[in-house]
Amino acid sequence: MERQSDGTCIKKGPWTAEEDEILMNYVKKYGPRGWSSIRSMGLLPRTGKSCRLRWVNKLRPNLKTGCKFSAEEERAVIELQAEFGNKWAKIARHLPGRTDNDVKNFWSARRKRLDRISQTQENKGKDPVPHEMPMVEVLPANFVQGSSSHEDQFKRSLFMEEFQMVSLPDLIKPDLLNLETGLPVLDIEPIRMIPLDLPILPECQDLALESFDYNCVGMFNNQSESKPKSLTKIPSAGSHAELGNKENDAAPDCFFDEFPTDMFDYLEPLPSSLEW
DNA sequence: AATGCGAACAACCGCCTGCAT
DNA sequence: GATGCAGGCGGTTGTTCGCAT
Repeated sequence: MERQSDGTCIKKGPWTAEEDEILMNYVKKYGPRGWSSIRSMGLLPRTGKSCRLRWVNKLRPNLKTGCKFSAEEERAVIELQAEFGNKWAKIARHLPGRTDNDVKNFWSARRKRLDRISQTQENKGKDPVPHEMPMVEVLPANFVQGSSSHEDQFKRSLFMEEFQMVSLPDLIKPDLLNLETGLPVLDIEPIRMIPLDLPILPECQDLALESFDYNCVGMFNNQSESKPKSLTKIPSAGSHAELGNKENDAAPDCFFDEFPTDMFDYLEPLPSSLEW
């Protein structure tokens, strides 16, 4: 408890279940506003700011608490950060169930990771770019998935033609690791990565490539068997507003765990599809 | 089992903005 | 227009947890 000049006390630190309940009841009754009156009414010895923050970050309905960022959410954050900068609240508005605090924490964790990688590489006096990065396939942004209309099939066939194999080191610019200026700025045309040799998702069966050039993937993870067993696909990031609204996200958390954790960190902005 | 370390999360602080007076 | 206040936001710090050694 911290005593104020007016004699009242302000409580700081972790919230208790009882406090949460009181706050929830207040919001139910009065709505998420007038935070300062919570204290003036004697309901809680917390500042209005603290109450608001607790509501926004923990008590608000439909929050994805305790749930790691999906691959799609990670991508969206990276794209939106490139577009808006550190406007976490703005970015969070595109990610249903995520708060600005979530996004901020995610980003700073990512940044620390990058810092450490950079530091490690500098200490080793090596090229900061890892040489054994897996090859990924970069798909055009206008790819339409999950529909079987003639138009969509046509678009899909176009997409297959545009489909490119790109090795990650080819996408890397040395200055992307310049941590002085922050993180790599991804000029994001939404892109999709298809890691090879991962379990294929049922909804993606029809995306398997019949004419796939398996010779292209021999270097992938130095695996002896270069032919991919399957293809896995991350759903389109085209509409960020839809993120997280799907019941079964096609990119479960465990899926992303299969990736090198810093995979996105090494991506260079792609030329627009017009230049392909 | 103890310890160290990194990641994730929770909460606070200070600044800024918008609005009412 | 000046002032005060509430709320919003970004940065930062503290705490907890899980994992490796």
